[in-house]
Amino acid sequence: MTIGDAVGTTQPRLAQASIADDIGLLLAKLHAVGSVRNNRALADVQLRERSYSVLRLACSGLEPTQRELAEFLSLDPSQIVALVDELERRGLVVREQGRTDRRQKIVLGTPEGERIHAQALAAVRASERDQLAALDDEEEATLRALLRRALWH
Amino acid sequence: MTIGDAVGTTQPRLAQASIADDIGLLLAKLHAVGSVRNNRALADVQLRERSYSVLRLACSGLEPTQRELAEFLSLDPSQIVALVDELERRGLVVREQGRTDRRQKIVLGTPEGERIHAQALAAVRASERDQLAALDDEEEATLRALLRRALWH
DNA sequence: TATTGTTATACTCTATAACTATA
DNA sequence: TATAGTTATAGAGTATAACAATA
Repeated sequence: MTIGDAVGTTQPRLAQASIADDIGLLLAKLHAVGSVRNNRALADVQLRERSYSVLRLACSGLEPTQRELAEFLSLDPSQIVALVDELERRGLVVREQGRTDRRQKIVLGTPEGERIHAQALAAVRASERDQLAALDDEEEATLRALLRRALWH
Repeated sequence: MTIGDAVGTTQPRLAQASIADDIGLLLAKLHAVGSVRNNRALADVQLRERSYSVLRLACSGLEPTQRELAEFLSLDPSQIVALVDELERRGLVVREQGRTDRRQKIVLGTPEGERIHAQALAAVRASERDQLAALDDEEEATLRALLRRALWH
C-alpha cells in the first residue's frame, strides 16, 4: 500500500477530530495526495513535480537564474543544480551565462523543452482539476488567491 | 542555505509567472515553508510534524487504530509503525489491542503524552498564525474550509 | 482468502558544509 | 568580503514487497 491508494479517500472517521482544522496538516495531506497525482500525470513525459516546475519556469519567458529558481521553488540552490543537470542532459533546457553578472546562469527551455512543457502543463492541469473536483470555479479561484496571498504578502 | 531561509520571503520577480497559479506548486511551497516552521516550533518538545500528528490523534479521544492513522495522515502503515514505536519508546503513547478485532492496535496517549501534546499544540498554533499572518480571521477560516472540502468531499 | 501490523530495502527529498569563480 | 553555482554527504520522507497473526 502507498499514499496513492488514498487519493480517492472520502470522509474517514477521524476527519471529525479537531486535528482536521490544523492548516499544516491539511496542507501536508493535500500536498501529499496532490504530489502523487501530479507525479503520475507527469510520468508520461518522464518528469516529476520538481523537474516539471523547473522546466515550467525555464519556459516562462522570465529567464530565471538558478538562484531565482531556488528561491521561488523553496529549494536549496544545490538541488537546482541536479534538476537542471538532468533537464539539460535530456536537451530540454540550456544554461546561459548571465547578461550582467558572469557568475549567474540563466536557465532557458529549448524547442524540445517547450514541446515537453506543453504536454506536461496539460497533464498537470487535468490532474489539478481532478484533485479539486469538489470545488466550483469560484471557490477554486478563491483558494488560489488565498494561497498566493499567504505566500507573497 | 536551506528552505527555512525563504520563510520570510516576499514578492520575488518570478511570482508574476503564470506558474504562480499552479495550485500544486502553491501547495508544495506553502507546505514546504510551513513544514520548516512547524518543525522548528516542535523542536522544543522533540517532535517533528509527523510524530506530532500521530500524537495529536492518539490524544484526540477517538482511539484510532494504526490503520486509521495511516489512512488519515496519508502515510503507509509501515511508516506508522516506526512513528508509534518512537512515541511508545518515549512513553508518550501506548498500543492497546483492538476491542473487537485482535489484529488491530489502538494508539492512545499517556498522561505524559497529553502533557507534551498540549505544549506541541500551542507551538503549532503559534506557528500557523505566523504563517498565515497575511490573512484575516475570516479569510483563514475560508482557507481552512476550502482545504477540508477539497480533501473530504 | 483478505486484512492488520510488521520487517526490510531501495529510492527521493531535504539539510548542511565546503569549495570555485566571479563580484 | 560577499554571492552564484557546484560538489559531497547524511538524514528524513516515500514506495514496494513479503511475512505472521487474525479475520
